Amino acid sequence: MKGQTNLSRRERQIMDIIYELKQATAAQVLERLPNPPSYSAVRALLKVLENKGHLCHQQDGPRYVFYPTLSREKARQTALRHLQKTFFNGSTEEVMADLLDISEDDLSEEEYLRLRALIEKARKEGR
Amino acid sequence: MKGQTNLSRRERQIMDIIYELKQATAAQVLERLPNPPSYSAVRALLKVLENKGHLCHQQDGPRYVFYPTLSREKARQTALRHLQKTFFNGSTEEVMADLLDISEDDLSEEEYLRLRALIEKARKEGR
DNA sequence: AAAAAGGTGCTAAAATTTTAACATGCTAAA
DNA sequence: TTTAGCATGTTAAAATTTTAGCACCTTTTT
Repeated sequence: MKGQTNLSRRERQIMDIIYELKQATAAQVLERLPNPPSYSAVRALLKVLENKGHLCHQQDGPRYVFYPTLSREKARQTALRHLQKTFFNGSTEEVMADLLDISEDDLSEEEYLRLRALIEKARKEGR
Repeated sequence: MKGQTNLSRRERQIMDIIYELKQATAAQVLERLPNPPSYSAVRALLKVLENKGHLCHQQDGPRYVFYPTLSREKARQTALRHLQKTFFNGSTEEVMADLLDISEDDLSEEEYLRLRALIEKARKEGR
């Protein structure tokens, strides 16, 4: 029911990790947590997040594998919108300029082609 | 010294508000805070953020105007990188696809032109 | 079969975060 | 000038967050 702005610091860190990995066990989360607390603490947090409805788990042999309740697609749209609003005056162009800026060195000629294609596709669909 | 992942819930909410507004008074922050606490509480938080080095203030007549220590440009690059890593497998294309998706309805023909131009510009500079 | 390894659940203490209350100073209006 | 309004600083209580410890269960190894 509540958005990601209502997550505590640790809760947010954990959700980020799980979204990045798509799914994770307590041990995997612990590995990536900055200033990692005890294993036990991580499990407690995971349970809290599950109770709040942000995570669910499936049993995989002896251990639990946690994954987000809200689909990655929904979550990332929301996150991107929030970023756009917070840091980019809601502007699509400004986001794209920065995106290209931070990606520049990694992009091949083919990738530029694909990026252009994405714009064309959106342009057609947008009409 | 520490990144935004170390901010508490309220601290993060406040930083977001101030980044969006570019600068803000305690009253402005209070107005936009979800489940707003007392005015006094907001001021205490602002002082904490200032002590931690995330904000500074200038006096504007009787009141303080707070603004971020880290430039908006740096902050937003960091935030965008983090988003890309967390939700988009680090992929530029995936971010762009979603960005176009959430913007689609608002984009005019001219804006598509400018978006294409941004790509060309990056392509040239990237070589 | 017993022991070790590695998992979970629960609980309560510790630490941090969040909050309101109160004291103080400055400015503007009565 | 005196009062009301609005700002800040400081402090300590309240609430939440974060943590570790212990008990227990299951699997694997010896």
